[in-house]
Amino acid sequence: MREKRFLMMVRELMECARGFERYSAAHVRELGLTPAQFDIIATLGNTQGMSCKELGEKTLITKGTMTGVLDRLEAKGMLNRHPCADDGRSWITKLTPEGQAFFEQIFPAHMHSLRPLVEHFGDDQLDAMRAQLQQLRTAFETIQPADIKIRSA
Amino acid sequence: MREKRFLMMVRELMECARGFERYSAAHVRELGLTPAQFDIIATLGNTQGMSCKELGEKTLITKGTMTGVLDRLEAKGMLNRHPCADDGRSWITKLTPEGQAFFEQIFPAHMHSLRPLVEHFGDDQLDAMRAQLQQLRTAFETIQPADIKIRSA
DNA sequence: GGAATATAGTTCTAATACGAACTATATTTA
DNA sequence: TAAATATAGTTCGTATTAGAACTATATTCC
Repeated sequence: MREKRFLMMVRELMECARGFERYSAAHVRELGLTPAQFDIIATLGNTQGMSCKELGEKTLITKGTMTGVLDRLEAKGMLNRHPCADDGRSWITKLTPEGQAFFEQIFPAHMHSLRPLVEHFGDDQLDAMRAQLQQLRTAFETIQPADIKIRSA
Repeated sequence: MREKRFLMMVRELMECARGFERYSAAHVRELGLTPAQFDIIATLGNTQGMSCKELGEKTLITKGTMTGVLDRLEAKGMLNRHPCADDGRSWITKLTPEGQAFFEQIFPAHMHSLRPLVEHFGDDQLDAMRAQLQQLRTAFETIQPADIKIRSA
């Protein structure tokens, strides 16, 4: 019964995602950040800044949530927002010097905390996993649910 | 550089989890449920009920969240809670007849909405994916972060 | 049996998560 | 160019998320 196989696989997938989140968040919390905040700082580190849209594409944070996460990081003095010269609707978010310094301090520390996990897997294994996950993601993003209601054009 | 490989794999993992969530939630929302509520109803369906603890183990919902999710489902008349005879601390949560009827109606519909996805993969592929994810999960749950502070025993 | 400890569930707080509605600016089209 | 449409970001409402503190009951250990 393929349905059951599928559900078992998805269950593992979701447990894995939760498992990594937990593993990673334990260290992130010690840094005084939430996972979302860490994600933003890690994405903006060593860059010249980017728009909300680009941040949303590079992280897993949706735009409705983005505003609040950026607000709180701005309040902490980690980043600031300037209007975008090319597009009046857009803002460029960029780490402040303090934010960049913080990034330089915590990012290696975070990688260090992940080290036991990283070293547990071989290069080939990591690539194989990624390839399978990529297939899966493509399916999730491409295939339409069976009962989607298509409005008449 | 294995670190980068690892991060790329993790990134796919998180995107996958989000992707499935989105795929599945679209249908669940049409049913008037949140994903967490659906998860609970699907878990309780065709059972004699179970404790919060067991529900937490069978779903991805942590106990602090569980109370609120169950409260809202109880308010909808989907389930109720009776004290557990064996353990005075515990409560057995069980679908009401209406809740069970609802389950019987929506669960097949949800499976139907997943069908295009299920059929996209072969049995072997699903098993292979699950095996890899299982390895990954075990690593996440077993391996300790590098900088965990062990209190002296 | 009584103290120490563990466990089940609830409550609390801060921060997401998500879709939808909304404002302002760009882009496309006729 | 004016109208129609699309996009960037914010705001809003409801629900979830995690951890931690808390209450009540079980279990363990002496």
